[in-house]
This record gives sequence, C-alpha cells and structure tokens, in this order.
Amino acid sequence: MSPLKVVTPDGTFTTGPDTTERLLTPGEVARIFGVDPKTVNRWALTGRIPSVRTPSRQRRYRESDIRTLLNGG
Amino acid sequence: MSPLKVVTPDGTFTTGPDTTERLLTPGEVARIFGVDPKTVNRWALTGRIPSVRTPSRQRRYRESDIRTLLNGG
DNA sequence: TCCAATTGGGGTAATTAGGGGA
DNA sequence: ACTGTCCTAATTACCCCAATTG
Repeated sequence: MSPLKVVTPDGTFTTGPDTTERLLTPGEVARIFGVDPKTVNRWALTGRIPSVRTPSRQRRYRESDIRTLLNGG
Repeated sequence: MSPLKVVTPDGTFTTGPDTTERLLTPGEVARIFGVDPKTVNRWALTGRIPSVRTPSRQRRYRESDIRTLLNGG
C-alpha cells in the first residue's frame, strides 16, 4: 500500500495522509511511556497527543506522533 | 538513533519505540535505592540517571539504567 | 454466539514537579 | 555538595461498570 495522492486544480500531485502508518492502541502507548492507559486518553482529551477515532469512538495514536513526543516533542 | 520496537496487540513486534523494557516511576526508583523520590528527581536533573519524559513532563526511568547503576555503573 | 482482554467515562486517593529553606 | 522536609498545583493510578475489540 502507498500513501494517498491528491490531484490539485492545476494538475500537480501532492501527498496525502500516510494511511500505511501503524496506529497504536492506548495500551501500547501507555507501555511506551510507563503510564496507565487512561492517562494516555487524558493526554488526547487535553490536546497533548493527536488522536484518531474509530467509528465507535475509541482512540488510536499515530506512531509518528508518539515518536515525536519521545524526542521531546 | 537506536532501533526501537513496539508490541502489537497480537504479541508480535514491529519497528517503533522500545517497549520491551519496563519503565520505573520515581517512587519505585526511590524505594530501590532507599532515598526520597525528590533525590531521584535531582539525580535526573544533574545527569546522573537518564530519564524518559511523559508529555506532561513527569519522569520515568529505564529498568536497565537502574540495574547498571546498582552494579556500580 | 460466546469469550477474554481492552477501552471509555466518572469519581476519588495517591503520586509527582517545582520552588524554597533546613 | 548532598539530602530530607514542607508546600501547592498539576498529574496520575485505581476503583467501578458498560461497551468494544478480536
């Protein structure tokens, strides 16, 4: 699978969101930072981590966002 | 940058942050060394112990780093 | 459908960061 | 130089139960 491409009005191409990137569950992110999964969700609620929502309102986190935070975000 | 791993829900590993090792809280490290958590905090500030920061700026400590120090690191 | 594990949301007790001073 | 204690504000852990996941 490859990243999405978008055709602009002038005919050029631009890359879209990379849908191949793995999404991490709250539990996985929690183990990475050594905190409770509920804490990870609180980070999402307070805007400290961008989150993706499943159709049933559960949260998933982009690996690149987590990596950025680990590097001092 | 060091190779990192992520534990997926089905137990497999994939490229990402290393979660194979447990992170210890300041209180846990303090009990190990028999000191006040505040002292552990200062060890991190003065660079005596490497620390991982949560998005909320709390500190967590890698078990391997603690073991190294216990062995005279 | 059943089942075990995870997640979300609410509420409360415990822990942590940071500054200051002994 | 190093540590323990006091203080407040912020953050987190643990409890419940219902819903979702795989």
